[in-house]
Amino acid sequence: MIDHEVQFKRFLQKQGLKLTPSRARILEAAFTMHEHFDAEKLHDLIKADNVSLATVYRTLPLLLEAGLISRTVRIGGRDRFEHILGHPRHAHWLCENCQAVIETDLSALQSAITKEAKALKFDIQQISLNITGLCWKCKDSANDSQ
Amino acid sequence: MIDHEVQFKRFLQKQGLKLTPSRARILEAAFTMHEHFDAEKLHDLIKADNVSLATVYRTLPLLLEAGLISRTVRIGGRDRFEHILGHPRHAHWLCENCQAVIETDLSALQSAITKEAKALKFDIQQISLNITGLCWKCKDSANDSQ
DNA sequence: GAGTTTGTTGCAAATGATTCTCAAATGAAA
DNA sequence: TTTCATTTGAGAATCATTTGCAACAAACTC
Ligand SMILES: [Mn+2]
Ligand SMILES: [Mn+2]
Ligand SMILES: [Zn+2]
Ligand SMILES: [Zn+2]
Repeated sequence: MIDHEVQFKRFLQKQGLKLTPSRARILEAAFTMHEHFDAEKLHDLIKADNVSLATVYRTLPLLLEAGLISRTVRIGGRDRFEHILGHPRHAHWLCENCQAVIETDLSALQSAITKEAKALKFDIQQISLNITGLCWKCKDSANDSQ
Repeated sequence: MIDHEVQFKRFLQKQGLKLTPSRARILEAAFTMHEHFDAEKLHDLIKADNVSLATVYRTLPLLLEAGLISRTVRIGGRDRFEHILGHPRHAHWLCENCQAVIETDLSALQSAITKEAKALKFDIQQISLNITGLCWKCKDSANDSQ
């Protein structure tokens, strides 16, 4: 069994839940995908295996709680996610114009955040640093059209 | 005319739009409110003046673009906002359990972010640092119930 | 000023992501 | 095998947000 599957099973058992075929398939798909994904995109990948979209929506919160995926950016009214295990934390820069998503390292900020968390006695589950604006391409074309 | 009204008017004119009574009323309400608000909460405040919820929804993106408000945390499927002018940037810590929102200073991180933006040639509109987890109250009660 | 263009608004209807209902299926345990 | 809680697919329901539209209004044009 793969690393993330072990972790998910352990999490589920702790809650009295089972690692069912559907849940295993959803987990696998989430880790197959190496880009951001939303519920529907993930479902597209596995609907051939008779896994319903409802179950995808039911499983996503479990994966979040288990710390296996994180919510990244909300685009077009849809929540997007990415898998975490083995990926360092990063910030998301979202271009309002072309909707490009750029990722940068977060480790520089992490220590400052952890320190603050200690002071607040806050138990961190997810850190999300999102910066919106215009990417260099769109900033330039904005200048051109003026 | 108040500071934020001048700024909004200037922004609108630049886009060939007008500072109408409805828009002015919405802006005013956004700056009257000294907590986070969602579209409906803002509308409650001004519906007596015959401003429709649709117009609130139409105006919110304008205020965002004008840099007068920012999107903060999404709770219960609703987007929340806060006014910006005169308020220093801050991070939002959201308790998953009691949904409390704690705010902390962001200025320590700001310089690191600005520096990164320069490197990326990214034109920043909004910075949003959201941290989810358990506040100290809920962390404690989780221990109790075990 | 009358007519024209362009942006605005309230209202009601539409949209669409997410959640819920429910009856059938599954599965661990006894 | 019987039991009993959990899970699931399918479809219906929910509900924040968006949109179409007809009436308005201010700004121009002549
Ligand atoms: Mn990412
Ligand atoms: Mn705030
Ligand atoms: Zn761009
Ligand atoms: Zn709490």
